Amino acid sequence: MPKIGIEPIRRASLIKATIAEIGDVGSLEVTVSRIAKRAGMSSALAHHYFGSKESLFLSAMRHVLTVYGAEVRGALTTANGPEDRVRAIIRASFTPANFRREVISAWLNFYVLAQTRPQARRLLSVYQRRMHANLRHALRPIAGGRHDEIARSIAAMIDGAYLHAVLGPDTLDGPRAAADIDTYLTLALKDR
Amino acid sequence: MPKIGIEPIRRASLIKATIAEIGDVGSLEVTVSRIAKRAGMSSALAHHYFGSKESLFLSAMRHVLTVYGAEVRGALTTANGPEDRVRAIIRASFTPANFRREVISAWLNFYVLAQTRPQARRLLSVYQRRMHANLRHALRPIAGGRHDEIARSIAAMIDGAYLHAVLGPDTLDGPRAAADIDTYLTLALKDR
DNA sequence: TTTTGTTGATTGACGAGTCAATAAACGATC
DNA sequence: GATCGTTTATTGACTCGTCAATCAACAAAA
Repeated sequence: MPKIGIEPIRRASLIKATIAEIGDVGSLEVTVSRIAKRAGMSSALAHHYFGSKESLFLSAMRHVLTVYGAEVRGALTTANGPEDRVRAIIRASFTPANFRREVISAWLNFYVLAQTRPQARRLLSVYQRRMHANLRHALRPIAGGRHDEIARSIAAMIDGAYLHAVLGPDTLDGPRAAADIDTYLTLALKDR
Repeated sequence: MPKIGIEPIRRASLIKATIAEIGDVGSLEVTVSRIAKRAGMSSALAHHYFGSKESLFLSAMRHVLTVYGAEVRGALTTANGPEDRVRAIIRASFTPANFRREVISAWLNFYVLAQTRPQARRLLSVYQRRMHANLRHALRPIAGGRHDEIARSIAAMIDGAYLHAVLGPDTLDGPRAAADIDTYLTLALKDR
């Protein structure tokens, strides 16, 4: 039965199943068994590849972060000028690949974990720093000294929009959230 | 040992201990035993008063919400005019009583729970609706038709600021977060 | 003696992680 | 091109710990 060179495929299935399962259950109280079953294998195999539940989840988040990072980089390369760069970052945050219920649910649980687990916290810090650096860098030439405050505000609005997306009454509305943030940016830049 | 009329005191201690314990552990993986020990009693007594762990946590969140609601109402009564009412709501969100690590941690976990537990979701909806109604009502006379968008943006910024507070690199800075949101409001109203 | 408060001990369930065993492919050697 | 040891893949069964919830029993008020 064993097929060789299957490791990367297994890992990918497990990561995908982890996100999906967290989306269903809504918390980290998912069992390794269920994740493994969903990915079509035994829980022992999941442990074989990832060592522990936490490490599996961290790998899943690393994957989410990678996808997100790629999306941001992609959007940045096609942007003209600083302002457009900021809008590109905003846009990338609401792309269908990132702005999905299961993924947002994973984010939420990642935040919870980051409160106490150093590994999760480190990973989150890397992401936060990169996001902040991107925003600041794009804003510096156009924000007249207020780049820091504006970067903070945009970051807060993005995170807030994510929260409202999973928990708000209405169905997820990425475009509208992005539009609200765009409007804020226009306002912030107009005010000189 | 039993003292009569002690029920409300026990309940209050348990609620307080629940928040504190969640602040320490960072997640809902707190045990009833630890909460009870912290409150100076056996876990059986905690079950006696609250029935279940989930119900204990929901009561704790109801308490947090009550305190917050009172703070908002208090701030609103001393406000002059619509714009000041909006600022009062913002201010109330960053009051020392609400903007504390343990309380924010409880909020975060409450969000997680609200994804799947109807009771938690209902409770959250009540809070969200009230917040939105307050903001809209204060904004309508001054926002020139953009009250809905501005209310959404402020709500998102508040939630985002909460997230960053527990997880950001710097220590909690309520006043600065409030100031950023205030600045946004000024901008949004100036642009008419 | 009924109500209220209180606990230690117990139950019952569940789940992470380990392990021994099995099997297929690989590759080296004759 | 058969033989054999090595690596990789795979699982069922098991261990071990944890914890929510229950219960029987006890203590003090009223």
